[in-house]
Amino acid sequence: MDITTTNGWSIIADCSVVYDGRAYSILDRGRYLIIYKSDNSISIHGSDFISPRNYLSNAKLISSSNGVFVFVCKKEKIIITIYKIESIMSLGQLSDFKPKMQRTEQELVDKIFNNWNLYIKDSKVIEIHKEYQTELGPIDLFGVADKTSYIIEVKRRSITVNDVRQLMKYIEAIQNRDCVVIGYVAGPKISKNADKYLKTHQLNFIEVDF
Amino acid sequence: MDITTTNGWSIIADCSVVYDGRAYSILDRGRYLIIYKSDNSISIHGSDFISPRNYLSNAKLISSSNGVFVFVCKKEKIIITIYKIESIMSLGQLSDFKPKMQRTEQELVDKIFNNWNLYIKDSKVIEIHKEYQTELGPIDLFGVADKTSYIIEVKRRSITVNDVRQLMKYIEAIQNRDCVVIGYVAGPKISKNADKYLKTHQLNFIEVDF
DNA sequence: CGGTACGTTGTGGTC
DNA sequence: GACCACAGCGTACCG
Repeated sequence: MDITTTNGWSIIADCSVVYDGRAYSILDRGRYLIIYKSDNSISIHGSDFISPRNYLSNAKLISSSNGVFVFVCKKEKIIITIYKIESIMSLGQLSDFKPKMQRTEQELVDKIFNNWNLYIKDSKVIEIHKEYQTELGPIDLFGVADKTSYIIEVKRRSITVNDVRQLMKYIEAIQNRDCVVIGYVAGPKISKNADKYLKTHQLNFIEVDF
Repeated sequence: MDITTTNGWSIIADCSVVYDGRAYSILDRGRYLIIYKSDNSISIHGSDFISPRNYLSNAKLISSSNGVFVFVCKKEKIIITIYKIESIMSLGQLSDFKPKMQRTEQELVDKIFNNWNLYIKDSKVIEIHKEYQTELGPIDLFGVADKTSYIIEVKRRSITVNDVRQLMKYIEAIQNRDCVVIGYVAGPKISKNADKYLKTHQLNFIEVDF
């Protein structure tokens, strides 16, 4: 099998890697698992971690001589110097199915959307928007009542201080309108620091879970 | 070779995957590349992408019967139903070297630290701190002068609106002190929106590159 | 194409 | 273990 022509492969090789692009890195010579998929993504794996040591999407092999393989994508480059290929496996055609996810942020958004009065008491909203566009980005849930607006930032995981700041950004984006703005972060739980930060800014937490 | 006992392996298999943990997902039956490293991390790869379809760190194989393999880590679980193993490869001992990175945020921080007066004119700082701790998190660079403080948030990539917000958070954290606070984001460039947002909040951009 | 936000973010560091 | 922030974040989506 020739890795310069085969459509998708995986090898174990004694090699070293240089990456040059958004950053620059050198991976010392060693024994790595290299995967080159049929979408031209390449990744170099070491003994541990889910994440590869080095990687490149849309990586076109532009040269290979004396064991030096050069892959490029736009302004990025990976140079693999292969001293020895120990084993080799053709990948053939792998499936392109993607996992069907549940417990996403979208589910929590829908849950609040469909049960608004359960989460926001006495709000008398006229309309509720999902992904309401502002100059500073989209608001997950935006409820409009007479002279009052409700902004909800939803997270599928525990709320952090940064999430509260994301909420504050959206509040800022619609603050110049002639209405009272009430801000909420919603999620399964909230970190201690975020909760403290929330309270100092008179914002609110909605507990919502799957 | 027996994948229930071997220390690290990679297979191509006709299989389906269920993940249950922080979220829940189903990956339809198909042909996938599965990697089980010697650190017990497992990842299931499809035809494309750097990122795996499913994955789990510290995944202990707790049962395998009738082709159903169950891996668990704390409250997370991956169940792989294998209908057929098409090829199999022992990984042996891969290297644990990590890429030595250059062009990191740290480099830019040091560059400003060592050439402070080049980037902040007429500041007359008495002391400069790196990773200065506040209640709301660590400030990349914190310069102290008489009655004036300088806060710099550094990024290795283009500055975004979020980065500006991160800066604002730190300003808030030290705002109650008896001094003027001047805020900066520093990076190779800044997005249009971030620049606009910066200006409306009277903050500043420092161009710093590798 | 840039800009923004989600993600089972992963991973490292600090408290 | 909780929490925080970086990362070549990757990836999707919307302008």
